[in-house]
Amino acid sequence: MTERFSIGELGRRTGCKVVTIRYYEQIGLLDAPERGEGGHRVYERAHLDRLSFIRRARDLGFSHDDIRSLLTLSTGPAAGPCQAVDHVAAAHLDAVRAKISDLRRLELILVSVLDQCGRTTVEACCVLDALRAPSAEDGVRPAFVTTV
Amino acid sequence: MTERFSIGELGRRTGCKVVTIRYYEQIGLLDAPERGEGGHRVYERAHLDRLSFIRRARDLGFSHDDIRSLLTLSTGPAAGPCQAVDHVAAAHLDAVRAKISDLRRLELILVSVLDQCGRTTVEACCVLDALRAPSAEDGVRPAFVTTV
DNA sequence: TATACGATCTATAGTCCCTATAGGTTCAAG
DNA sequence: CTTGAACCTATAGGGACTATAGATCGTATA
Repeated sequence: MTERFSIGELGRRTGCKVVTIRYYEQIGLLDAPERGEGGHRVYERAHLDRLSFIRRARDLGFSHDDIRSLLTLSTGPAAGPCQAVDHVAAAHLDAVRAKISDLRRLELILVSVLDQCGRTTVEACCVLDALRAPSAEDGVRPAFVTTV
Repeated sequence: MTERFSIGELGRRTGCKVVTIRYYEQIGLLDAPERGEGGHRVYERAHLDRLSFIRRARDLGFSHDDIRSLLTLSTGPAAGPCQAVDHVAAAHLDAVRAKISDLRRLELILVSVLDQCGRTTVEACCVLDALRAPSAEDGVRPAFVTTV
């Protein structure tokens, strides 16, 4: 009695959008399943497990490349060492921490700028001042933040 | 004696890559400059100021849309109120703070997972465990982090 | 003056991780 | 049998760039 689900059901069980599942298949993160008579995808337990893994890893911010490594490692020799896994996770943790400290610096600057600026004019606006000339906190040149 | 610079010089003075300057022109963030005889871009003081503004705003994590607003506001009536500017900055600060708290949650989870996992096997790896089944911190389903 | 080399030009595609749209087909309930 | 939800493919978009290719320009040196 093998369980078999449609793409919609798989999506519901993993909290993953249908389009995203198809996208994961397209980029080779999730195996292409068999097709039913009408051409609809028919998934099995293994797909559910793998997609759950992928989703949890994404929730933790791992990139697709990281996830590929983790999946390969997780299906490798069960008795083998897990150093490589730890390494991926540790590198990710470093990246998370770096991002946090970047954002904290940003937060401080924004707070200090906003604090000074109480309903003044455009001419005297502290926020705009901070952008018009090198900021008070000199040497602020992060060059890292792409999206917030 | 109007100052005039090449794109390379402008890049050097603003810490902005040449390709990025051309890109900003393409998306209408920076005005297209005049061209010299050979077709090379010739920039003036106003471009330098505007690009500096843009770069500082990017360093602070403002989006292109935010920057467009800020630029419009900064060139508006000098005696007008700067509430709108403050509003953009305050909204951005909120976004930065939200991102920080997201990342901190991630950090905690990664730390706790990595702490438990001392050179074990793939089979017993805590990191992989956290991905294979719902994590110890139950209800972890951020659905927010895209890039770190 | 010839030449070499760096700086510039345009146009296009790729990155990351999806999301959205259009237009068609299949499935399941009533 | 009909309706409507779910499914299918293919393609384009988004944000903020980055990379590549192939051509032209400008300038310093021999």
